[in-house]
Amino acid sequence: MPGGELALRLLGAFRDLIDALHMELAARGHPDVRPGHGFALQAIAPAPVTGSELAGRLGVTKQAAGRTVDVLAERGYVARTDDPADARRRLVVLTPRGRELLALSGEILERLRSQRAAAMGPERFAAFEDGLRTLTDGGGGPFAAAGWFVSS
Amino acid sequence: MPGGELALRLLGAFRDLIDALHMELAARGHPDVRPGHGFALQAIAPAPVTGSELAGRLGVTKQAAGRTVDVLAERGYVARTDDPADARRRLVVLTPRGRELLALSGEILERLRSQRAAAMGPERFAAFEDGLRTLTDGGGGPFAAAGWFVSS
DNA sequence: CTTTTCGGTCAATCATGTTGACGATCCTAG
DNA sequence: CTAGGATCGTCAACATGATTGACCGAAAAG
Repeated sequence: MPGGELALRLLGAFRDLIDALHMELAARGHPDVRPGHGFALQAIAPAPVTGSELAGRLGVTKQAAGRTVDVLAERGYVARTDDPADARRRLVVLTPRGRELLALSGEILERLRSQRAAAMGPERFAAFEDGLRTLTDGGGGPFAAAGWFVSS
Repeated sequence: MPGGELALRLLGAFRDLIDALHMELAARGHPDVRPGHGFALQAIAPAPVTGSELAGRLGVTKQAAGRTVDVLAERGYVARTDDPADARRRLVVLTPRGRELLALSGEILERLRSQRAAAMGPERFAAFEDGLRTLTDGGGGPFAAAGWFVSS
């Protein structure tokens, strides 16, 4: 496999997964969530975060993170709450709809993975995942991937 | 490996490759080419194409493709030529600099792949590539990946 | 020859990111 | 306790890359 083909296939595999995920999400009540939003939601899920923390995790400016939060709040996935301990901070938390979306996404992704494992054969798939894990261990944080594609 | 982690690692592996590629390209005389441009150049390389054909291959509108060609032409990687057989068409061709860039990219990607294969062990890497190939066979065309990440 | 299709471009708009600046708030050293 | 600095969130201006809609000239179809 030439080096260029390797890169193309990695992207293709990722895109196939994400496209299938969002097709299914759209069909199940979440037509207005975009791939990029998933990163933000996953970064918000573990615990309430501030805009600055979110920006750091996503690798964007705090202004861009704030804008993403605006969109997610408009669509009902997150809410801003005041921090009683610090009047500067506005904590972003998941709404029930946001939690539902994450749970649904996890379930769908799990099924997509199972389908691929079954189609390929469990042993071959395990070997594939083993290689992928080795390839990506030591890479940057999991979320710093939203906007790196663009530029002049 | 949970389904979400699978997707994240696929993207991470791709991003690592492309980041390393463009770091190296920048250091070797091509600091102003962007990841998205690579897709366009590869789509142009096999034979002269029109803007509409390019748009189809990249999965964007003809206006967006035309704009990409503008940028690549400004930077000396492609040139527009008139088609003597059809006055409507403006064929886009690679310049020598464009061909040099593609050759260099292929060489660098090949080395990046070899490094990863050596680090992991040739047998494990072969198994990994075998799985990846199986996973992505039957997927969409190779280039329809430039702009799918964005949206409202 | 007329009508339709096709290729390319212009214009307006949208989505997403950036930098720079700024008020409000908190923290900390004196 | 207070003054200075750091942090959080936001506003404004701008850049980039994409979109839709409209249009003109040229080719193809009838």
